[in-house]
Amino acid sequence: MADQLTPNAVSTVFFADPPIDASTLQPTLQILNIKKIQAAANSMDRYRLIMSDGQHYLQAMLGTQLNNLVESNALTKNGLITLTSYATNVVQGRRLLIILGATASPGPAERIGTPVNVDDRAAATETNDAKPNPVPQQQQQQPQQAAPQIQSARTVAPAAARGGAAAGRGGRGGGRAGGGAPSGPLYPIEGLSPYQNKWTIKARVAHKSDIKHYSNQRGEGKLFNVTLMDETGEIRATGFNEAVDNFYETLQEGKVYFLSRARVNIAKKQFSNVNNDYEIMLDQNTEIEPCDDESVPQIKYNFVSIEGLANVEKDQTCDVLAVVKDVGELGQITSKSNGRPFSKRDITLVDQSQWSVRLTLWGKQAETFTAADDSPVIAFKGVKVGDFGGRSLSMFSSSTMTVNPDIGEAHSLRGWFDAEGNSVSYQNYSNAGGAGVGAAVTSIRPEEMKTIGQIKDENIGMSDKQEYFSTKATVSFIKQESFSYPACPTCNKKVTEDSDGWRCEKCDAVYPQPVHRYILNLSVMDHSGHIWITAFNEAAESIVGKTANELVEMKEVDEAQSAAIFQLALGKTYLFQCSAKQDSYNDQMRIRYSVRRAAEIDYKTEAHNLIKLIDQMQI
DNA sequence: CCCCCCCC
Repeated sequence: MADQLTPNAVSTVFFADPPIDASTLQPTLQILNIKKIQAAANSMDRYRLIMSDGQHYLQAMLGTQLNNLVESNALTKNGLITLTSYATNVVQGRRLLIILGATASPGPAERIGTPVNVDDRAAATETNDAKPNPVPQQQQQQPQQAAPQIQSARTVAPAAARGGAAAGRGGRGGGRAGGGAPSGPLYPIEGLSPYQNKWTIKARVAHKSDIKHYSNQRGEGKLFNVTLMDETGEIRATGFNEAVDNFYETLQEGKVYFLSRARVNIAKKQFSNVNNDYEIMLDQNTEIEPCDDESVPQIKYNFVSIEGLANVEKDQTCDVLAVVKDVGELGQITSKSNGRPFSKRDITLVDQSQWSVRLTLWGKQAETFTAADDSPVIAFKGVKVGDFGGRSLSMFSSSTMTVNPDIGEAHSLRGWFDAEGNSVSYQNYSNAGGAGVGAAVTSIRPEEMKTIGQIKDENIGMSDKQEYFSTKATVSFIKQESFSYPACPTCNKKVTEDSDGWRCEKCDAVYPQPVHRYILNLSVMDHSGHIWITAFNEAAESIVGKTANELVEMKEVDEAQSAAIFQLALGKTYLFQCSAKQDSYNDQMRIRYSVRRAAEIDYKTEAHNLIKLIDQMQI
């Protein structure tokens, strides 16, 4: 078993000077331990691995992009790992390995050999957290002292990237004769921490904010933020005052830069959606140089379909690729929190899920958004999911909006929309407000649709709490004997007639006339069976086509006429949105089905849904 | 050193 491990790999990687990377050695090691690092709010989990070559062990941080290897149990204690991409950093005077790429393979049941810690200094601080008290490290990292020891952390991915980096940095150096000390080795963003001050990152500006002016007790100022990204992660950088003057124009969204000599601080996670425990502060020493190398990754999207927004929690952020179907008017609202006015504009987005959703733009973006006629495809990154009317979207200041992005999904969405999306009728998250996803019949999710046979077979309503379902069914019978009750005009409770008029116990009032409200019992059926359901006032009105008041009066005057009205209501098919609940009746448990809404079938939408169901069938 | 992300 021991021969599966790469001999001496741990000390080779740990002590190599200059550092080596996966182009030199791709060691296979045994995992002795995997520990989840307590994640700060809003940040991803991190994993620390202890890995052995049979003689020595060392610890390493797993890049968050590899978290799934742990979470899927591909990497396990005693299992084997082959490092295909990695970098080393010095943190707190210790060499730390960051794993950027790895493959897993099964290992023995037991630890191989009796490996010892590769580094005594590491052993002495073994129990420390990965984020130690910064004070001693600051001391350890005195430039003169630390400079010779700082180990170059290289991103090891494409060779072209390294070549480009070297060329770019060489060029920068040449342009700065006598312009200060070298700014340190190229680091992956993931390797940045407050405990190093000599580093350079090569990163793409994923997002640049507007310049913000502020004024508080400390005085006035201005600032801007950028979100920087490379293949290992993202980080937010902020510049205040003179840094705005120095760098705001230089940094262009989408472009790649070398950045060095900036401070790295602990991020205040509650104020940022950027996935990093740290953030960069640009100051007067900061050096930023453009880089022509395009190998740093483009902004990565993780698109959620509009239909899929139903499964995204409120207040989460997500990425959406959609066609702008409609652009609303520019509006003005007043913030409840600070009384300040804000411009807003709602736009309607659609995609191939054949759902539509509203997205709100704010401020300048709302004022300048003019893509009205040509239904552009827009990629949104980091938009906030709200639950207004079921689901809604809202831009954060950190959200990005890229019109007609040059990515495959965008081209295929464009093609689909021009060919057929134009004429599709979209299911919309209803604007009814507050009732939640699926409140309106137009926004029933396919999984809520049941045949009557399914409602019975699946015992919908047999659980303790109320359940909801929707069904497409036809009215086959309506009970005419008692279809309504006399209700209080104020509170809708049942009223009783006495010598003074109609008395409401709840309101302790007497009214000359009640308002009749429906409790309509009807039998509905489809190909799989029939059930009795109860429709209350509004739903019943839409089925009968008359108010209960009208029908009560009609029945008193001419029962044949009211019977004819009921007759007309038979044989019609609706999309019923129902609730089901247990109920005891004469000591017998039964399920009562109530109609929350009955909507006429929109055959166009219905046809699309059926096609979708057919597509899902495994033939 | 900002830090609001708003309204129906």
